[in-house]
Amino acid sequence: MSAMAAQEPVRRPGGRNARVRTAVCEAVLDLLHEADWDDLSIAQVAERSGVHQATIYRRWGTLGALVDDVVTEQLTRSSPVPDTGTLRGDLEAYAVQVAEDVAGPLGPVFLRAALVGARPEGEPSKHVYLLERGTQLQKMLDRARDRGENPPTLLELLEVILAPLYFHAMFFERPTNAHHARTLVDRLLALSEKK
Amino acid sequence: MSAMAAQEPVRRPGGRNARVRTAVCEAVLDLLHEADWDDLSIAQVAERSGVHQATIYRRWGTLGALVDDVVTEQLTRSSPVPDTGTLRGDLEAYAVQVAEDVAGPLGPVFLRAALVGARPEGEPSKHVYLLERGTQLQKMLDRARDRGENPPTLLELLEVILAPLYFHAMFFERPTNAHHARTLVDRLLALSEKK
DNA sequence: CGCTTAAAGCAAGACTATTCGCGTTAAGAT
DNA sequence: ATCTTAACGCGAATAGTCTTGCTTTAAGCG
Repeated sequence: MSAMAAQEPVRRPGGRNARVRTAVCEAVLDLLHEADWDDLSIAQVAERSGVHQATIYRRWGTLGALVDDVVTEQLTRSSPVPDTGTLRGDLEAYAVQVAEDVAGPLGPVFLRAALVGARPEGEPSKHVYLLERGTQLQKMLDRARDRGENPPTLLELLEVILAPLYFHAMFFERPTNAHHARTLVDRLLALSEKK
Repeated sequence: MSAMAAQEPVRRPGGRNARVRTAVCEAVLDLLHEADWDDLSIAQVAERSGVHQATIYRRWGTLGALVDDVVTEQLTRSSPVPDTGTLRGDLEAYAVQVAEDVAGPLGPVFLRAALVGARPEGEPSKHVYLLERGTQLQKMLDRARDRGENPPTLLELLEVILAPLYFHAMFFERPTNAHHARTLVDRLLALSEKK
C-alpha cells in the first residue's frame, strides 16, 4: 500500500524537503483508501502525517492540488508500459493494467482529479501526464510497426481501450475486469485489420 | 441560456416551491458559465438568485448535490434521442449532439458531477440518469433492428461513441467536433458489419 | 375567505478552513 | 565546524462555511 520509501539525503535547498513530502503523500493515500475525497480535509492529512497544516497549505495550496499531485505520481510510478514482444501481448497487458488501476480505490479519484483544474502554478496538469504516457505508448506502437505488425494509431488506442475503461469507472458500479479489457483489445485489433 | 421559464401554479404542498427552484437553477447555470465549479459557492448562488442561503442548504445540503441536480436536469432536458429513419442518421445526430454538449461549458461540469457522490438521499444518482438515457437509446437501436438493419448493442454504442467523446472532454483541450463524432459513428458501424 | 402547514426569510452563532508573523531547524556550502 | 537560508512548526487572527431557532409567507383546502 505504501510504496514510497523515505529517500533521506536528497532534494535541493534549505529544508528537510523530501521527508515531509513522503509523509504527506502516504497520509493522503492512506486516507483515500479509507474514505472518499469529499471526506478528506487538509487538517486530516496534517494530523495523520505529522506535518503541520500551514506547511501543507504553503506547499500545495488546495486539497485539489494535493490530491492531484499525489495520485498522479502514484499512478505514474505504478504502471510501466509493457513490452511482451507482440502487439496483442502489449495491448492486453496494458489494458488489464489500466482496468485494474481504474477499478481500484484510486481510479475514481484520479478521474476526478483530472477534472479539477487545481494545479499550483501553470504547472504540469493532467495533459502533461497524458502526454508522457502517450509518448511511451507511441513507442510501444512503433515497436510493433518495426516488427512488421500493423498497429493502430495512438488516438485509436486511447479511444478504443482507455476511454471505455474510464467510462465504466465513471458510470457503472462494477467498473471493469480483465475479460472486458481483452474484448477491447480484440476490437482495436479488428479495426486495424480492416484498414 | 436561461431555458427554464417560471411555471407559476405548480408543485405540491405548502410553499412557493417552484419559484425558488428555478431562481436557484438559473443562478447556478449563470455562475457556471462565468467561472469554474471551484469558484462557485452557495453564498454566491444565494446572492445571485435572491434566495436565502439557509434555504439552499436546507434543500440541497451541499454544493455538490446542488450542481449535480441542476446540471443533470439541464442535460436531460436538452437532448432528445433522434429518430431520422436510418441507423446511421440516428447515430450521427446523437453523436454530434453529445459532442456539442460535452464541448460546451457544462460538459466538464457534468463529468465532474458524475464523480462526486453527493446526492441528498440514496436518490437518483448519475446511474439512473444513464439508465433512462440508455433505455431511450435502446429503443433507437430496436427501431433499427425492426427496419432490418444490423445495429450494435447498447454497450457497444456507449463504448465506441460516448466514451471517447467524454474522454476528449476530460483530457484534451479542444474536446470534439462534428467530424470527430462522425468518425466514431463510422467505427461503430464498421464493427457491426464485421460480425 | 379564512385555516393549516410546508417551506422561506432572517440573524445570530458555531464550526472550519485558510492565512500570517515569528521563532526554529537542518541541508548544503564555505 | 560554522554560516546561510529555504522550509518547517506553532499559535493566533481572519475569513468563510454551515447550522439553528424563530418568525413570516403563501399554496392548497375546506
